[in-house]
Amino acid sequence: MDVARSKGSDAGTPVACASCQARHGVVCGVLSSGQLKDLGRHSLRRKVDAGSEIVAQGSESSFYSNIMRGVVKLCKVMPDGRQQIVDLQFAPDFVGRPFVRESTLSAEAATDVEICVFPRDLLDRMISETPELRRSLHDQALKELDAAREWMLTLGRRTAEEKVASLLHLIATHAEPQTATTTVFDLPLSRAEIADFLGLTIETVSRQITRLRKSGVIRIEKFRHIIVPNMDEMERMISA
Amino acid sequence: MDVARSKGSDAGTPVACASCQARHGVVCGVLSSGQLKDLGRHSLRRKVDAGSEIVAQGSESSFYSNIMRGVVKLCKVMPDGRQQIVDLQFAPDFVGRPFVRESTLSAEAATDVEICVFPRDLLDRMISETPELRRSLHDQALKELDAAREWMLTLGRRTAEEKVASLLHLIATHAEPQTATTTVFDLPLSRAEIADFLGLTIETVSRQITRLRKSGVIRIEKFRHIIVPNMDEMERMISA
DNA sequence: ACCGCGAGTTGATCCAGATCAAAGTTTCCG
DNA sequence: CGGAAACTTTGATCTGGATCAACTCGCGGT
Repeated sequence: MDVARSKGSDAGTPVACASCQARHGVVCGVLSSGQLKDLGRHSLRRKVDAGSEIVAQGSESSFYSNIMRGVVKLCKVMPDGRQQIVDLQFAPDFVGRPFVRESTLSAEAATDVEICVFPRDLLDRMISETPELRRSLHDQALKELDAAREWMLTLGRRTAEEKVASLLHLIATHAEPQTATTTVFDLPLSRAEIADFLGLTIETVSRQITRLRKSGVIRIEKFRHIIVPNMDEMERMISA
Repeated sequence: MDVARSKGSDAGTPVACASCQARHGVVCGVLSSGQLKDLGRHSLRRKVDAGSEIVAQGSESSFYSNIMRGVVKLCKVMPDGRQQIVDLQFAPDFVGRPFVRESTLSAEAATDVEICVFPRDLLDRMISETPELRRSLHDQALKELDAAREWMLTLGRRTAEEKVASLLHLIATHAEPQTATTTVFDLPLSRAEIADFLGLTIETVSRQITRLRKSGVIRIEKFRHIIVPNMDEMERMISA
């Protein structure tokens, strides 16, 4: 589905992209004021409901976006339906692959999401002309590469219990940083999505979460709401 | 081990980096002639024996390098010894993470390797000053990101047989491109390394290779030397 | 040529996680 | 408020790949 045509719950008023600059630095923040103005005229603020696609695997999207709020999952699916989530993205990440027409993966809203959308042609041109923008995108690519490789270790060499702990740790880390040792957060993913991120089945994910709860590493209310009393304890489960 | 101190079998004469330019485009090829001259004065051609480290995980390397010949594996190891190969690199790939002091993974020569080595400080400065160089490194990062995510699908969702077929396909693709449907190549990895790349055990890798041989998808002479009579057949094993 | 050792294969058995099956919750919508 | 569908948990059983254990092959060194 093309996001420019997606019907968000509040698709009424486009908001100029200038607001990105105030809140985030990744894309809009690095533009010069003239360029920002150019982009602002062409960009739109969009809401995307949880579960709808922003970019489809194998499709040609004419838009890039910048995540303002919410969580986006990047997915690869095989012809027979097996699928693997390959990354989670949070504000203020950039979604899309500059200069490449066809996406090899899909980007889907895991939670309700707000994005800032802008036309591909325009941004491609701006990237070529703006070293700071290129540097910024290069930085994000390297960050994603590190995350991907860390996750490869998780997928290839960790046990089911360690995998689930790794996921909770990842989410907890990206939820607003907590000051205390206790961390509280909402899971942006269903059990099925967690399974697809960890290379497990739903049932195994559920059982391991139960195990973590019974062993006191986490507390749970309402399936999606998690409390980690002691983050160090969970980190210890992951490394060795 | 610091590569500048590594004792290659032919560590005698440093060779100016200009030769990189003739053969490859990734790093040296994008430099202006003045910059190339600067770099050339500081760079060294090195041979690294199979099995020795180019950059150690957690270490601080003061050098970057450019692969001229051979295969380099990027590894992550856990405190308890479990390990995962997260990428294979071939000529003319760039090895190292610009602007980052400490490496989160190790780079090790899988085969005998020839690299072109240059000081970190100098290259960092050149990247900042040369948009083409930045673009080039950005491109490689994106290429590696795609490869990493494709491999995540392999690690998370493919069976042992599909994993082994994926690996053979990957190697075959990077061996010099063949014109015929028949592909012949040498494995740059031992069974143990293949296992660490695929998240399997040595025994399972061995059994699956035997299975592929018995089913006629591949032929084998001398353990490391593989013949794929029909590449399409192997690609079919991987996708669905 | 022979020896010794690391690399690879093969077989037997085990077990972590998958699969199959059935409740129990939650959410959402009329 | 009720009822259905989607999501989650839990239980029973099965199995792909791990583990344990020989054995064989090929290579380098003397």
